[in-house]
Order: sequence, then C-alpha cells, then structure tokens
Amino acid sequence: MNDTARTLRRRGPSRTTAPRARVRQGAAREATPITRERLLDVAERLFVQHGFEATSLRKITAEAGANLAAVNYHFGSKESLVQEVLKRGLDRVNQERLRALDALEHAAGTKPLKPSKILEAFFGTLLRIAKDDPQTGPTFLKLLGRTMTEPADFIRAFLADEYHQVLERYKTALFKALPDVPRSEIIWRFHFMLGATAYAIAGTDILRLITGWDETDGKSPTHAQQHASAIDQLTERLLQFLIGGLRAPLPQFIEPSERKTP
Amino acid sequence: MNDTARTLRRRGPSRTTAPRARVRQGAAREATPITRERLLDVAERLFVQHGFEATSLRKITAEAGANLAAVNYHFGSKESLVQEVLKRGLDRVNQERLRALDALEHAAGTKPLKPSKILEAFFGTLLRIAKDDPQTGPTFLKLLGRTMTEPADFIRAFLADEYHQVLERYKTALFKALPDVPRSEIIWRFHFMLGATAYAIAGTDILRLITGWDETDGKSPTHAQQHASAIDQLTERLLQFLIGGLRAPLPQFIEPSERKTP
DNA sequence: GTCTATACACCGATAGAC
DNA sequence: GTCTATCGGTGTATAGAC
Repeated sequence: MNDTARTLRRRGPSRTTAPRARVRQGAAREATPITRERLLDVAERLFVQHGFEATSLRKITAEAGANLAAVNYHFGSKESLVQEVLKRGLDRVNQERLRALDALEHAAGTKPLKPSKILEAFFGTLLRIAKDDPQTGPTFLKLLGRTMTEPADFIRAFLADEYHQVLERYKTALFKALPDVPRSEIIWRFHFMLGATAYAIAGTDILRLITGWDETDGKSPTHAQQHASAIDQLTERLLQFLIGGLRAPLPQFIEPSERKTP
Repeated sequence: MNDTARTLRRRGPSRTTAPRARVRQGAAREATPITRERLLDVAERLFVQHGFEATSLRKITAEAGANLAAVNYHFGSKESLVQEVLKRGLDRVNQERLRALDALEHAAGTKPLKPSKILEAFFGTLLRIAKDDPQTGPTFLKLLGRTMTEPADFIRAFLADEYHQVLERYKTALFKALPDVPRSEIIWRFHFMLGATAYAIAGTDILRLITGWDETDGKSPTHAQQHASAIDQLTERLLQFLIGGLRAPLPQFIEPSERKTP
C-alpha cells in the first residue's frame, strides 16, 4: 500500500531500559501513572467505544494529557499500540484457559477428557471472565470479539501468534478425546467454533440488546445481575451449539488421509 | 466521533436522471463502459485485494482513469460506493437463496422441510456461486466474508437491511421444520451459524491455503478444478457442522417463555 | 530518557470553474 | 460530467528542549 518503506519499524524505548525505570524514590509518586500506562488505559477505552480505525492518536493523546508524539515514542506506531492493548487482556484469558485445561487433565489422569469439558474450558473461560467483572468485562469482551473478526492483516497475524500455544494444547486434548475423528476434521471444526463464538460476541451488540445494559458504569446491582444472567445464558446456548457441531457425523467423502493429485 | 454532522448524505445524480441517460446513439459505444461502471469494477477488485479501509479513492480513480471527484459525484461518498459494490454481489446470492427456498417449499407442499435442506439452500447456495465462477467467485466470497465481520456500523446496518427479507423467509421455514424448538433458540443458532460461516470464509485466506490458488486470474484448468473441489469439501464440512449445531440438545435452563423480572 | 513542537504525505469530501 | 483546488483530518518522523 504505502510505497514508502512499510518495513516493520520497532522503535520506542529499547524495552529493557524501558520508561518507568527512572521513577520511584518515594512511594507518593505511585498515584500518578506513567504516560505509557495512561495511554494504554485511554486507548483501550476508546478502542472499545469506537473501534480501532475510528480512534485517532490525537484523541487518545489529548485525553491522556500527552503529546501526539508520545504514542510513537512509547509504542513505535499505532499498530503496536493496538497490539499492546490486546495483549494485556488476551494474556489473561489465555493463561486462564491453560490453567483450566491443566486442572481438567490433572483430574482425569491419563484418560481422555470429555469433549464438552474441553470446550467449556476454552469458550466458557472467556465468557466467565466477562461475567466476573461486570465493570470492565463486557467492554473487553466486545473489543476481543471485534478483534477476532478484524480484517487487518497485522491483527490477524498477531492473534495467530498470541493464540498459538493455547490452541496447540487444546487441539491435542481434542485429538485425544476424539480418537476416531480425523485430525484435520477437528481442526476445521475448531475453526468453525471460533467463528461462531466471535460472531456471537461481536454481533450487533448482543449484550446491550438483551440486557438493556449500556456503557455507563454498572453501579446498579440490577444491571450487573442482568448482565451476569445474560452471559450465563449465552454461554449455555453457545456451548450446546458448539458441542453439537463438534460431535456431528463426519462428512461423506471419507478422508482419513488427504487425497493428493500427482 | 465526527461532530461535524455525520448525517446521511445521499447525493450524486438524482438516479432517475442518472448518468448513462445521455449516451447511446450508435451501438458502437457499447464496448466502452461508462465511468460509473468502471469505478465499480475497479473498486470491487481493490476492495477484495486490500480491504475497504486500505483502498483509497485516489487509487480507485487513478486505476479507473477517472478523476478523484468522480466517486463523490457518482456515489456521493466512499461509504455509498462500498455499499453499491456489495449490493451487486449480494443481491445475486440472496435472490438465488430465495429461489432455492421456493423450489424446496414447492416440492414439499405443505409439509415442513428437512432442516438440512434448508441449511443447504442458505449456506450451500453461497458457496456454490463461488464455485461456479472460479474467475470472480472466490474474490467475491472473500469480500463478503470480510464484510460480514466488518465492525463499521454503516456496513452492519446495510447488511442487516439487505438480509432482512431473506432471513425472515428462512427463519420461518426453520420454525416450521423444528416446531419443538423454541423460536428464540432457533434465532440464536442461526446467528451462530452465520458466524461460523463468515469465519470459515474470511479466515486466513482459506481458499488459497488449500488450493494454492492465488489472485492471478485462474486460467489454468488445474487451478479451477482444485478450487471447485476445495469449495465442495468446505461446503460439506461446514454443513455437517452447522446441522450438528442446529440439532444439538437444548440448553438446560428450559425457556419456552422468556422470564421477566418485575 | 522523556516529552514537545512541528513538518510531512496521505486521506475523504466539496465548492466552483469549465 | 468532469476537473482543479483546497479544506480539515489522519498516522508518522524528527529535531531539539528539558
């Protein structure tokens, strides 16, 4: 696109000697977060509200009380800022997913897991995080839903990278749980399940549609309660659907080994 | 976002006195498509290759041999151009979907249809169109896949509007086919199915991944053949998955009537 | 090391001349 | 219908202040 060298610049502070190194003599400084953190917080909020494209660096920096160039200094580019914001939330989800799978496997010993348990650990964990913290939960869920369906290549690449470890673990568990199903078929179905989930989350502001929930902070227990209940129902509905799809009869054209044309 | 009146402008030629009205004395003019059509063709190709955001009006007009202002004259805005491009392809798919459903219902008389037949008519039709025309098919499929997951509000609204008629017909058919399943549950599952499909189509350039297909026009019969075969397999896999999900056991929390809090 | 000011190339939109 | 000129917006780059 941009003919002007779109090479991956990786700039900003060298990361080992990152900002925030200077600070901290007295603990009183604690309350004033460093510019970098403020940028991340403001960016996350604005990304959730308006999407990546519609959120300009000028709006972010203005609201964070920083200079326009601060983003480029701390993160190198808008792309990198987006990735950093995503990473903060996604890491939590994926760590929890690994923990959940660990627990399942530990409890089962060497026996294969029930597919429904595996799906619950993967997809249920995501929605449970959104439920536990009605304050920031739904916004991040919405952001993640949008992200998973983002067409921008650099985001897709980032997500693939970020998910790689978790997906490998879960795929392996599913292979073991469904030894009669060709592995390629399991991978396809996992792909389909991700799509259904992303769409369910991102689609037409589902949460607000159902619960009447809106962005204003949910101090009202009624709101929080409705929200939790809506997430619960969505989770159950979605999991039932996913399990049904995962356990569907295999396609006709057989296929344990890929056919090749010489 | 933009405080400056983001009201829907609907401009361009008044449509009844549209461009192309003047033309046509001799039939020899036929071969030189009007600017408007050239813009649509170039835009579609570039949108497919690079996405909506990354394709600038300057690139489109330059490649179409038109002036920058031509887009705004003929379509009123970039948004409207995007919608027009989508409409051209989507109309064909949805018309075919209605035709397929008509045929099914005519053949069945007053009896309810098999759910698998309904899904085949809806989702199979889409993929079959992509298969029949290996030249433009896969590009449009990719564009549509991207579009269905586009976060931009005006695109979501446009899609909802464009799909409304078709979805109503298919939902009604599914209600009749599955009288024991609560209607709300069917709607949810339809939603999930759309997500799985969109993701399957848009995700990581599936077609190229499988077939080795690339953007360069597929004159080679080998390519076209591989492409058709890949679409066939994707269709079968996807439909099996979707049917499994649609027919999955209902969630536990019962639910024929929505519970309300007083 | 942090942050500011400023310049740059590009974007979509539009008023007005031809 | 078409084209030029221009406007306010965008992300990015960099020189230099502290």
